[in-house]
Amino acid sequence: MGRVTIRDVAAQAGVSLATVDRVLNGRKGVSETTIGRVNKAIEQLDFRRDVFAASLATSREYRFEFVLPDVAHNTFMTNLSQQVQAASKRLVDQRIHVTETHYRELDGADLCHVLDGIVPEETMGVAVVAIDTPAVREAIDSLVERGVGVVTLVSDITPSRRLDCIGINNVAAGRVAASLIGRFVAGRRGSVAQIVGSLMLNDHVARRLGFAQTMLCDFPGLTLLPVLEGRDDSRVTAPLVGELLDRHPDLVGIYSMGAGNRGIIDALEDRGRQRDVVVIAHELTVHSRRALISGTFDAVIHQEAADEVENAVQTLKAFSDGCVGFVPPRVRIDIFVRDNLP
Amino acid sequence: MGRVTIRDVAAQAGVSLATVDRVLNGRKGVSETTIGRVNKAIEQLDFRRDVFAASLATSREYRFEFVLPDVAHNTFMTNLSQQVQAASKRLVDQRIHVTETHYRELDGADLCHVLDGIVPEETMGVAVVAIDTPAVREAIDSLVERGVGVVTLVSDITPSRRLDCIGINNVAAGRVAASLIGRFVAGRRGSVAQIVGSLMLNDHVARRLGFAQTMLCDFPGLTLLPVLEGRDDSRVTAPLVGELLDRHPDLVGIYSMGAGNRGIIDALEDRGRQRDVVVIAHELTVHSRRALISGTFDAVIHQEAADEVENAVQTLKAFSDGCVGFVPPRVRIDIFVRDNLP
DNA sequence: ATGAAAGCGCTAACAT
DNA sequence: ATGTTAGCGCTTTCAT
Repeated sequence: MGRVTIRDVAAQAGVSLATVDRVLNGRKGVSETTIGRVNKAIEQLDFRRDVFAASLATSREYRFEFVLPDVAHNTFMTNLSQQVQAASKRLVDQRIHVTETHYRELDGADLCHVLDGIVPEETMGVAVVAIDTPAVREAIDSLVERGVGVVTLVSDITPSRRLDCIGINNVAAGRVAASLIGRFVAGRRGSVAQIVGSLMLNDHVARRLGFAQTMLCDFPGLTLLPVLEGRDDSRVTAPLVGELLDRHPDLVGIYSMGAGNRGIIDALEDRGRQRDVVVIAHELTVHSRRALISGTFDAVIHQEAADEVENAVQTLKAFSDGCVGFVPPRVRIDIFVRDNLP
Repeated sequence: MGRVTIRDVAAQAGVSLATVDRVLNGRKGVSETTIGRVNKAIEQLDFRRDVFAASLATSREYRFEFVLPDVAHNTFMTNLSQQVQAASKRLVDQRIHVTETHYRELDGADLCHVLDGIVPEETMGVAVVAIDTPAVREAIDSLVERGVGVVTLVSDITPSRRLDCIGINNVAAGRVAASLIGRFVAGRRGSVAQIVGSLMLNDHVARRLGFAQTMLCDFPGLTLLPVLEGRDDSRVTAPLVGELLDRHPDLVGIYSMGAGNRGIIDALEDRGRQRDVVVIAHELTVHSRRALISGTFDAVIHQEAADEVENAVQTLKAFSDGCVGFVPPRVRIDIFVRDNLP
């Protein structure tokens, strides 16, 4: 008694292998009655197709493209890019070919140009770190129109016809940040700064939303300062935070929703304010890690780039395979304090 | 130009398919010189074996056993058991057969009995939620001696010859708990309670260690109360916490390291103390979730049972396949507050 | 020590 | 609408 194969099913149903295969893969050209008989045999024998044999027989090659911003100075994005390359290596022997293209940071026109250049004959799926402009949405929808599967990565663009967004729940992340800052200030009153990279990035906008909600609702003793845009760049965030500290002696908290952590750390430490300002930032990098250990940062909210790349690939593969009900695992919000650094 | 196969390698090296296979799988009976030639051909052609074809040809079936405590009243363990069953279903068509056996909770002799009853002919690997007694360690080592791969799950037993422990870093978890309680009490002074399930469970002991370290080091204003054993049972924890609250009016924090959360919640709410005591517990369940939302719990430290089952299976599979360098992904410490509940 | 050949279970092109 | 057959790339006897 070995494995139940389509041979057994064919015999039981009194049909040929090809017919079983047709039923199994929902191909047309089989009469209703035979479909019924085959399905009954499958049921009776508890047949389950051998995925290895199926993959071998099909010899299908998958081609996916990751479209990321070209940002050498952004440690998170650099890591994301490295994870794509690592996945690319790892997946070749599963016949999945992953390539990577870059667009100029925060440049919607360039992103559109890249997306428009993707040809369905070569690329079956695209994962894109989206910036939210109407033209980009249009480019994504047109790609979907041409039969390419698209997922947004890290930052979503909605409404659009992408299959899914692979990233954390940024509203929840913002709420957590508010909650932690609110409790960490230990009853002190004062003002709290909010720094995003750009309001064109939906993930930052969502964080800001959750943050403001919880702050206003649960911590009336704290005053929210207007949102600052740091362009995900330390050279911008450093003077921004410097000025912030000078102008607001009552500052008790900073929520940094984008990149440019180095600038924030430098500004705080230059002015010796790292102890009395509670700081929560995003993404664990060498810089934020050091800041956590030194106490300049109080918590870091993190998303694991490797998981996101993996989930994106699986989602695109499921789409290529024609799976309809595929739901990728939720990307988890990691919270790091000094005590649980990996 | 298709895929490079062992055919190509064989041609290039001037040998037969069988010889290439021998070299590829490190089987004996090949002269050094041919091994060299084959490896050179592999190198030159950048050959990589097709995992699907290999799996199909070997038709290998894996048999693993999960050994868990028999605890209907412990929501986390119940969930773990459900995850094992889910994995079992999911993995059959990868030819991985997972079964589950139970031992009487906290009963080392019974666990030994179960472990001793495992036969290497039927079971290639075992994942066990270990309780730390010399006899259990002995039983694990004897299993390893007989060629069965063993991983500990959730709670480790060391030193032992298990391949790995699949679970979170419990010392770090304890440190995080201390850090959060220390900051959440917002400068208040008072005493802090520590409740474990049993000191026979190494995960609880490790949490306690990390907790005490950070507490003593970073929060001298808080006094640690002696460790209480709640036997992972609400019927035990409820009166324990009730008495605790009555005896220590200055109680500002509770760290619950084991199960029995329901008892803790009930005791706190019965006495109306849920607001002024900071409580951190482990494992997100229906009960702890409700307590987070109502504010009775301030944070929950969580380990994802589904991930642990998955990692355990992969580790055992890698062992069965003779992979030496396999390192399972680290199981992450999830931290939940009211704002990031999934 | 090496080679030839028969599968593993499924798919797909080609017949009927 | 259904059947026949030749692979997919690797493993594994059984010869030599």
